[in-house]
Amino acid sequence: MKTSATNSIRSVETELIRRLTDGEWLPGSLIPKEEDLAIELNCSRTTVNRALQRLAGEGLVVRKRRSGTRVAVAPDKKATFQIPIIRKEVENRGGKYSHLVLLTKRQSAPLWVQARFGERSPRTLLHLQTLHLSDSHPHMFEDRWVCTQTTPGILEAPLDDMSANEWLVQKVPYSRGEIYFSAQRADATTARALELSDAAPVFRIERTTWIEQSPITTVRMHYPEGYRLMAEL
Amino acid sequence: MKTSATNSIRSVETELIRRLTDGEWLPGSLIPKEEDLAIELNCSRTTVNRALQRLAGEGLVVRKRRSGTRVAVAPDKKATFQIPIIRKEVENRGGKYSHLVLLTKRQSAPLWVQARFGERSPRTLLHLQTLHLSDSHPHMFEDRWVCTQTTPGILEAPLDDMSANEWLVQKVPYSRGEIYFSAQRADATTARALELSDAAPVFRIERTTWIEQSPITTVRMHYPEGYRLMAEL
DNA sequence: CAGTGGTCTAGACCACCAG
DNA sequence: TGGTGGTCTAGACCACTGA
Repeated sequence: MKTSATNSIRSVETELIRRLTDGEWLPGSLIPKEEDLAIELNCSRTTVNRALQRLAGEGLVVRKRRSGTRVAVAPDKKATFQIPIIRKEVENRGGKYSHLVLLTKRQSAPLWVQARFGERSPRTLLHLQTLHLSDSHPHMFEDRWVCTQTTPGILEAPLDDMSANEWLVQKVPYSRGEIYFSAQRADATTARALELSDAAPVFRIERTTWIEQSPITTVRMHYPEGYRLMAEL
Repeated sequence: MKTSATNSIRSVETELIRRLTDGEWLPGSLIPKEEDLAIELNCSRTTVNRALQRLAGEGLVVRKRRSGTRVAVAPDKKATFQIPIIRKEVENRGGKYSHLVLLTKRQSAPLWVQARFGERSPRTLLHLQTLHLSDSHPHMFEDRWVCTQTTPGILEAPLDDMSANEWLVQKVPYSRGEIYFSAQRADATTARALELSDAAPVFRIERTTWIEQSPITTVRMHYPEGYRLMAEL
């Protein structure tokens, strides 16, 4: 099964995936060691190594020193999706983006926000409510709480020109975060903003971000029924 | 700024991330070329190359031939989450898992299924409806369509013992897929299965998977209000 | 068309861990 | 303790693309 043409990581990877999907190598079984594959596929061990590391990263194989590489039994599949700036989300769907700041106020954190941030939660936060529009129709309503300590400059930022969503994405260099998806009944504020009837189903994304151990912001984003978020396996 | 100790991809990556997050390299600016970094960091160009490729994969930098590597302006962050087997999902939340097969029937594909599968959609599919329970309470209702061509054995599988969800995950070695999340009003069937009132909000996950170009299965999973799906940035 | 990243190679040594 | 994957290196050539 030598390949006659030139080899590369991609083609090696493709060939290995073929063997995995064709059932040539069964789940749980040991596959040949890197050195042998390199000889068989007519390339260097480094190339095989990089291909196998990719496959391991995707969860298709499990690698262990000394004992070799095995086909993963029940691969834990991971899905990924992009976190877009809302403006881009609207524009990608062909709409004209605009937004309205409905509330800007320094307030003490409600319980749910404190719970999200944990021990490190500051007492006083900036509370923002923003309606994002597509062609002047409600697209999404966001209820956001921002820690002013970790976001210097936000109090002076022209949030009417650039939404807090976009401002934060551009200013905060790196962070970790948690996201929760759920279906909810719209509360009164959300229903009014999105021009829905009370208790209409809304799609909620809750996102909380930190930089190192310090909380940055937590936000509840509400989309009307009909909105779909796409991810890939 | 030479590092005195031995270097490795990890430490190179760490140092580069430090420069990015400390603002030493500002968004949009050009960073030194691989060769120079290799000299400065006292390692080979290959090592720098691999570290930079990882950072590019994470979206922290943008690389182009000839023009060099730049700090990403507004990093498109990716979120990831695991796709669990429903049984494990229930058990992880401390419930006792069981399931009920409500429907098993070969049927012709409705329009929405054909739309999902595209041109390659077979005419006749296996239609399954399954209710997943946690401690005998409804947890999730799934409406699934399976291509029997690409899933040999499913017609004989004891789906009362092992749900189609679990059976497919274990049997299908590798696949790509699309997932859509949305909030919906429960239809009559879903409402009855989940013991909800009509038009109650439900969280819907639609998942379609293929192996290479051939469709495997498409499924609509419905969770009652209150269910939250977690992902990480 | 020249400079930059993309990739490959052969060889080497190290780290881990099952036999 | 030996076999396997993990990683590093120096050098080479290729592919793309902006000046």
